[in-house]
Amino acid sequence: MRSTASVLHLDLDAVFASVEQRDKPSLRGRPVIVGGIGQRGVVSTCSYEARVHGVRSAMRMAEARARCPHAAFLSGRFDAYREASTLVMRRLREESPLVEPLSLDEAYVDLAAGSDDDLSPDAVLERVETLRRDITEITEGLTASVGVASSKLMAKIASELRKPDGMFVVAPGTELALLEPMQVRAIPGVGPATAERLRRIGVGTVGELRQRDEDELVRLLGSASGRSLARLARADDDRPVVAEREAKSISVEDTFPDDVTDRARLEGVVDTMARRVGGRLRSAGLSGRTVTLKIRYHDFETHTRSTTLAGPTDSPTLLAASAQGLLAATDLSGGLRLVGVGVSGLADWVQDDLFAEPEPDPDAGTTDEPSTGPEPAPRSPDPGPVWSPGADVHHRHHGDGWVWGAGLGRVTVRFETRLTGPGPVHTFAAGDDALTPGHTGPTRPRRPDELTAPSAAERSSDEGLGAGR
DNA sequence: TCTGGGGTCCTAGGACCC
DNA sequence: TCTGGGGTCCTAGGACCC
Repeated sequence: MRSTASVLHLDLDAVFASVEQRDKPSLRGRPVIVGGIGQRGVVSTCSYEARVHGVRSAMRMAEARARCPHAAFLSGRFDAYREASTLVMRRLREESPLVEPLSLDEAYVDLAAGSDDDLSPDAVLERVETLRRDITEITEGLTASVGVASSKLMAKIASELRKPDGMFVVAPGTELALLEPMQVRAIPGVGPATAERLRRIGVGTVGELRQRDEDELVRLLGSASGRSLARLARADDDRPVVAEREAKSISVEDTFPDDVTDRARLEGVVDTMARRVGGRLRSAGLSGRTVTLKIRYHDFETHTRSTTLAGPTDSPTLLAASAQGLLAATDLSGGLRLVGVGVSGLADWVQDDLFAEPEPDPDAGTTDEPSTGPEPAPRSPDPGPVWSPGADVHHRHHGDGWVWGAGLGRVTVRFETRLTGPGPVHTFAAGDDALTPGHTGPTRPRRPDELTAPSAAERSSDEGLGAGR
């Protein structure tokens, strides 16, 4: 916690709905609800006119329709929202070089970063007034709520208190008095589950929370949450504003209008999703190691399965093959309402020496990628991998070792390779027990029986590359 | 009429290593 | 020689946020 109110939190008011009202004058003054329009849709954002009728974010669309039948229901134009967001973030960066966007409509700004500006309450107040006016002007009508305080916690709470279209500068020294009577849910990070646990031990307000010692909260909520909550209840928050936060995962998911049991159809969906994730990785210049398949059954029970590859990849084909392998091991009885594909373990480099393009396409003709088919590799000097039609595993010579891309599910994998330089062509076929996803080895490709039982000497020499894990 | 999609962070258990 | 302790990686799930 600082001695000056120099952490600013800005929140654009109901951006999605506001952009729609701005662009379509007929919607002004009317309830506008943006979200999933289908049977299983939920409300993403709604205008304040709709909130009067009890419509809320994350509410089922059917319920929103029942509460507010005369509203305009829209599915959203994300490019327009992003454009508005970009203008706002640009304006915030004029305020300070240290801007931390949290989403399209929210950001922290460190007013104390690298400037010798006047941070007295009066000066800050004036600055924020100008900022809010400018934002409305450059976005042609959007409004923002702003809180400024000595910490992220208090700045966020302050902007929340003055929504919509307001501002609040919390004078340093008054934080505890402001916090004391509030419900614990006002603290960002305290959701329904945590609030219920606290309620059961007789804690409803932040003041009551502050009476409890840290050890008790740690026992109740775990180490990280307990410790952080004990501090936040005392307005003790020194989290810095961080400008550049790197993405940790990229994912795509979809809820079907009706539950799906047809495996072939799911395979098609998963393939498309994995390729879309790969495309997003690629355009972001990223690659990832862990592929996750997410499924949700008809009864909303949700599971994830993941596999970690030997090295990061951005290859749509490899991602699709990995996700497909995970799907193959999944029970579909009862039907799925959702599937999703994600990648984590992101690196900002691409291991193209391992998985270089062009790639053969095992699903030639059924995908959106141009199919070149397996290319016969030149014999020397380094022929690279040779693919068999239908291969589910790929590998490349890398340094002193061989890296296997993926060994998947119950399918029989068939692959062939040539050793570097002139030499015989080795062809192998193997079942799933012969290869594990991401298998790495420092030696030549081995026959299936060798792969399943590497010698002790081999195992120890494999250490550096993590073979056989 | 049951409950979106894109994320982040945390926890816990098991494998494995030293 | 019946049993350790720490650290890391991986997988799965849960809470939470906008």
